[in-house]
Amino acid sequence: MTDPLPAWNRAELAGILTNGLIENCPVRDVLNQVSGKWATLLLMALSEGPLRFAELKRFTPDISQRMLTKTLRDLHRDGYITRTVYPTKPPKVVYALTETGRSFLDPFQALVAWARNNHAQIRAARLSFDREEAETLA
Amino acid sequence: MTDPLPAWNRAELAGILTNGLIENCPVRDVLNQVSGKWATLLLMALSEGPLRFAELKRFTPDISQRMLTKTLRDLHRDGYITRTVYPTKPPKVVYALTETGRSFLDPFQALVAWARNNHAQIRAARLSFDREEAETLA
DNA sequence: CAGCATCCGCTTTGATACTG
DNA sequence: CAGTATCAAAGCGGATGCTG
Repeated sequence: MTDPLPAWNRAELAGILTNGLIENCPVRDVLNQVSGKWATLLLMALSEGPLRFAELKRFTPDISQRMLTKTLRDLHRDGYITRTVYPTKPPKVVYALTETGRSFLDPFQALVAWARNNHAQIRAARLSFDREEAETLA
Repeated sequence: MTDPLPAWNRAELAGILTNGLIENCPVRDVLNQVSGKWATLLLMALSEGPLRFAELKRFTPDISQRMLTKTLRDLHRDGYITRTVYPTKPPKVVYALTETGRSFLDPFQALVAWARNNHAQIRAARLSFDREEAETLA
């Protein structure tokens, strides 16, 4: 627990994460897309199997149609999901995880688990911080 | 690799991730804070040991002073880092990871590794997508 | 059903100038 | 040195109305 963290040395860290500036960072380039408000939610929704557009909409009731379309398009563009159109009438479009999308969920799920496990503690820290701040101001 | 994903069933997923609506989701509550543009960068910078304000600024040259202050404050508030003030003249403020901050980096680093490993493939998917799109339009 | 186009507000970020 | 305060810019996301 007090052991020194996994050794990224500073130079390597700077190289990997920013390539000098944050704009040219490959890690950012990837994570920026999935760090949106809805992307991970949709990927997790698809983790049990393919879903249609309207099914995804029902799954996340508070997403707007605009954002659902846009997020699915971005995920498709980056290769996280496939998009299959059945030109029936009315049309039917099915989304499904690719192998890339599937493999992403593995490390991401670890982060979700961490967040769930640490939520209470973080909320406590926030409360404590805000309380002390209020005291100082008084 | 084709094995069915770790089984979150749909109901549990909806409960954990959104509690009905995305606003009351504890996981989001946690991840929103660290999904900012600079938070993870600063946490990683601190992974090798405490740093002063100006040192962190030098570490990420393209961050503005405003964002550095704000991000550090948020990380402190949520208990990821400590902030120690030495009331010398001129003042000296040292930031360091807490145990929470340290433990966060573990799952997060796995995600960074995934991003690095899959960056090339994702860029390729993007190119392919954009090329096909251009064809369709033509 | 599964989108696209437009407009519009809010939040996030950045630039700049000033302070204990 | 380590901030705070103010203002302006940009981007994300939502609401609405319209199509094949």
